[in-house]
Amino acid sequence: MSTPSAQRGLDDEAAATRVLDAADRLFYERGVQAVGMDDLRAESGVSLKRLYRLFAGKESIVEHVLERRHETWEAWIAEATAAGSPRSRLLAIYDMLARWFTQDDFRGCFFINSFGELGAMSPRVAEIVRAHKVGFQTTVADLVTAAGAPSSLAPQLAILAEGAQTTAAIAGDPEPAKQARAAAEVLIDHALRPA
Amino acid sequence: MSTPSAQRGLDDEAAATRVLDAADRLFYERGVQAVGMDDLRAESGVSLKRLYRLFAGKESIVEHVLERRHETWEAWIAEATAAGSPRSRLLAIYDMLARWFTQDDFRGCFFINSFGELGAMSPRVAEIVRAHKVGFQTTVADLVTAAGAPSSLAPQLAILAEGAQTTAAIAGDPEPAKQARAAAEVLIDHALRPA
DNA sequence: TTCCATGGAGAACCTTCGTTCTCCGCGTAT
DNA sequence: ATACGCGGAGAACGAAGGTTCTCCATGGAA
Repeated sequence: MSTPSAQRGLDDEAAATRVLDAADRLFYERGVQAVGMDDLRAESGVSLKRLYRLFAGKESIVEHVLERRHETWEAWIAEATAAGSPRSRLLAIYDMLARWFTQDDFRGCFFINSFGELGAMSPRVAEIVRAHKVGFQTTVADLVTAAGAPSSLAPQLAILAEGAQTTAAIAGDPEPAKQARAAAEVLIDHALRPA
Repeated sequence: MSTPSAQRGLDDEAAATRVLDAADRLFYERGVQAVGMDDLRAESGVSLKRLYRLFAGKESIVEHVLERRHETWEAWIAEATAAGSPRSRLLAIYDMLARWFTQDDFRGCFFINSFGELGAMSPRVAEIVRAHKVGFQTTVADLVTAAGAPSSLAPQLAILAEGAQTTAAIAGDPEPAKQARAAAEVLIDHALRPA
């Protein structure tokens, strides 16, 4: 009925990966709307025809890129918070941010950028971004609970992380990661101080 | 030589204001690229011809809107921090944010949104946004100095304000203003504690 | 070798958008 | 009243972009 699809399927998967790699890079670097489908074709080496066979359209590519970034982010968080006391695992989040901010292609949080650019017109994008941020807040809340601190600490630490990302992106300076970490230390220690 | 320009000039100024009011509303609500010049014409009631006599082009309108927003923001800050002790004037910033976040048209910080959407492709926009944020950080730094706290406190408080804005925008929830305020209180009091 | 299906290159299509131009009505000065 | 010129409505224009289509080369099967 259909093509053997063993080799075909593998090729398609590899092509889709190349498209998403290219889209991730270009969308993050220039903004989504500044990147055309032809830019994606040129950067990925995947023909337009195949591109449209693999994805329903540009919007679908945007959603896939966001979902992939979400998984990458979760892996970063998991790796950063893998070991140590709850307190040090919370602080490790800011160390992870510090490393990220010094990458020369750092342009802020892709989710925040996409939300600003597309969130108002694309409910789907807004929803993915929202879910991503909820996930992060949940992770932080779990660590805060593990540390034995009151749950009101969690949103404060999350706000510090968000603020560090936008501040570092706009200023083009990685310092906010360290400043946020220092603030987080004070907040955590204050929260752990016996009432 | 030229037209009397008394009545003419006034009309142009009023028309320009109406254009910028409309642009501010629509750009903030939908994002800059989602708004066409014809939308601006329809919303402002100013004809395309006049619009292009008043402004060099869309990019110029974007820049004017950003500059106007910057002035509005500075006025908000000045009003919020007009009276009280340095400590309470710092905290008043988060109270101002709390009021802003509850407005039903709240969609986050226009500067952060614009930076994410256009910053990569428009150096002019990036520069205006950067200058705006530098201005805010300077204001906070002055208040921190007046409070007698170490200058390292200032970026921490600014990061909390930035994070509250993006978190509130994405979650669609005004709570982050209060959470940031609570965190700011802890940080300020910690910084003022005698070494 | 010959036929056919597959997929790539890139032209074509259609819409949108920024910008400019044309045409017309109206108010004014003489 | 009439000629003039400003300004508005909206058509026109050119570029860009998302999507689809045409044509051709290639490679495997009979």
